[in-house]
Amino acid sequence: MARPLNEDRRNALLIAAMELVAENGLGASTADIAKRAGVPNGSLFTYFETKSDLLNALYLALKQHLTEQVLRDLPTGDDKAALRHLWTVWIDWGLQHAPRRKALAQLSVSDQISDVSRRTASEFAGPTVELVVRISATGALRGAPARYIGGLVEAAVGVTTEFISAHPENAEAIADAGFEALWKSLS
Amino acid sequence: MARPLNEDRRNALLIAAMELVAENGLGASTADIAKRAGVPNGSLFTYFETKSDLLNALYLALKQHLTEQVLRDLPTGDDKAALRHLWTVWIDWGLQHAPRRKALAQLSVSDQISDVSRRTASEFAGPTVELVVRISATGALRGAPARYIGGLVEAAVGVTTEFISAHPENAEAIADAGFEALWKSLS
Amino acid sequence: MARPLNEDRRNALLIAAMELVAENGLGASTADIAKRAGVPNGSLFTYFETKSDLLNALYLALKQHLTEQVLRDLPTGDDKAALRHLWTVWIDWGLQHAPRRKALAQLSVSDQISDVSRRTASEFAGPTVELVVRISATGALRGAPARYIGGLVEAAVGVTTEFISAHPENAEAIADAGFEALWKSLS
Amino acid sequence: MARPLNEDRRNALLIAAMELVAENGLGASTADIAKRAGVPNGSLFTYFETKSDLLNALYLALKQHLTEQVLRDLPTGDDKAALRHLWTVWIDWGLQHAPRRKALAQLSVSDQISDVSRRTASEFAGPTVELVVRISATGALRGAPARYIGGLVEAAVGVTTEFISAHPENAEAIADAGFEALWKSLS
DNA sequence: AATGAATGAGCCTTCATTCAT
DNA sequence: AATGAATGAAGGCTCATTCAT
Repeated sequence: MARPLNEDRRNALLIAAMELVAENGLGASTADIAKRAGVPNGSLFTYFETKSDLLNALYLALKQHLTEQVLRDLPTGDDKAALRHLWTVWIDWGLQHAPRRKALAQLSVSDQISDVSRRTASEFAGPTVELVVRISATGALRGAPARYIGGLVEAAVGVTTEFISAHPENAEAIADAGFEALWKSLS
Repeated sequence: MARPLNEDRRNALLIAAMELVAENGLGASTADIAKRAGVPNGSLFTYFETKSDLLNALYLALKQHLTEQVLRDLPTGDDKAALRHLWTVWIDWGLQHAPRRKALAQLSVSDQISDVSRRTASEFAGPTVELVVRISATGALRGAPARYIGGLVEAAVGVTTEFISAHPENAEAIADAGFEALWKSLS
Repeated sequence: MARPLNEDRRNALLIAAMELVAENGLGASTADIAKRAGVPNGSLFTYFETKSDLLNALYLALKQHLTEQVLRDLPTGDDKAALRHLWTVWIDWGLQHAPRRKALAQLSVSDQISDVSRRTASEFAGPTVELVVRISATGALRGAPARYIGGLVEAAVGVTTEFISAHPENAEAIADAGFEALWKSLS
Repeated sequence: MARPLNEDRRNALLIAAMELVAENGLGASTADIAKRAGVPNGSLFTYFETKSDLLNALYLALKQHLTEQVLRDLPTGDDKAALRHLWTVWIDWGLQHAPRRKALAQLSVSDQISDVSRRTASEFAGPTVELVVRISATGALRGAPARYIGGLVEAAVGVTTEFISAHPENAEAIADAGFEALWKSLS
């Protein structure tokens, strides 16, 4: 087994990177990440060959964490209910894990994240894409590329989460209205 | 009077910054920016006190450039036609000015851009926000905050522009479908 | 008359330099000095060819100011009374003009002050040196170089002023004791 | 264990800093210090977090070096002999180690040296302060604060060393006269 | 494998002085 | 003479990565 001896350290590094990226952006130094993880700075590079590798691994870990939440208990049969579930859980994930959300936002726009990583991540989300494509099949976006539709949904979730996070007063109403708008745009 | 500040140089610096931010992200060095602008490195700081000031000025300049295009010839009377115009011109701006679009995307997510800058920029876009709010007045988003609705529209434009830029084959069809989806979500 | 047109500006620059040197040391920038003086930065160099010239002029101005105070009303006839007057007035000058004292202390140890300036300044103080030499004529320091004796007195004043400034509680007692010690060491 | 910190390098940096500070004042650049020490510029900061830390460490090292010399073989029993020993050794230290003396003089007046450093250094010199306080117990300075008396002695040594260094002709006579003056002022 | 010191290019900014206006 | 923009060489410090131990 080629797995590195100490998986805990790897995780500690990913968590430290997530926090520091959320706080300070991608400029967070490897030395600071290692220190926050309680790991010697040189050891970071036995777990991740380069800083870029660490960032890509973090991106994938965050996407996976998010996708797991969203896909768990995704209703089948009723597409509107399923979309509503996806919408709600996705937004909640962002609200409950602000550092994860912020780090993911930073990483998503970064040019450090490779196409491979992006493609891998979007494969995690396969079932959700299938869902929105199916919903769109008779709407304005029928025939549009799945990645485009997926991108629109992701963007709508992102804007909604940011907004609720900044103005939590009417969280419920915003989330409801946003969902209805999304549903109308797709179906 | 002594030598007056040279506006051409200021513009050259903004343009150089725009290009390098588009190419390399916000990590673009002030030395490189100055060199690309054909200006001595120290002189950058006679035009912008700090790198952050330069970035904020660039953000505002890009937003203003974009807004001018979008607002020029905005139809009045027919809201759907107006939204269509906004949609088309905005996307075209992004396609025709890829460096500007990329730089603006980087800046928009950066924590270097102050709230003041963001607010100032959103004032530029006042009329477009009024438009989308008016359109939304009877739809799912009726009553939602203007900034939220504006954010959704901006995000949809962004995703569409990115997608078309990466897959120009069906530009027309994508733009049309995206517009219809947007219209349905708002109205 | 070759005197520069505006003597007020020259003085404003000297005062600004004094304050900033007292606050920040010799690293005070010419631009800051000019700004504090309410003078355009380039104009500083029409009054003083170099920063070093400004510093030397400041040194001389401070020494002159100090010497004027000390020599005014210096008693004649009774050497001990004269030394006591010198001691008291000199210390008071330092206490009442803390910025001047601090600036002068910085300048005195600086390698920016030329030998010419130092010699000129010590000529101002001629009468006081004569006094301490006369007092020393029969003491342990009889025959010692005047500049050495002067240096000892100046150092004692400096230490005493610093100490009282930092611990004003027993100003009187310290000044008295210091004077007696000085008197004993010389006479 | 990884490579241990190399004490020789640390010393080389301190020595280089001492020389350059003696020659050029506190403006000596970290790059020049590192170069003179034969160390890469970045490595300076693995030994001293900031330039200020380096300067404080240098101050302490010089004070310690001086104190060691002065305290070695300090006579006990005869206070006048002890003071004479202190006086002579202290002056000799300054004459034989001109760069150290000059660097220490620069550092002593600098605002870069923290109160902690100053206090630590004055603890090194505890026994000498006890000596001068004991000597003063029945003189003009009886009851004066130890730090004030110590300051007076230090200033007298400094002036004397400077003077002899600049005029070595009558070194012996000056030192003798200065000592007698000091003894009279204290006892 | 683990450690943490070592590296040196690069970063943003400052500054005394000059000079076009 | 007066102004203040222009200059470019430093300055102190950071950092991803390497490598001696």
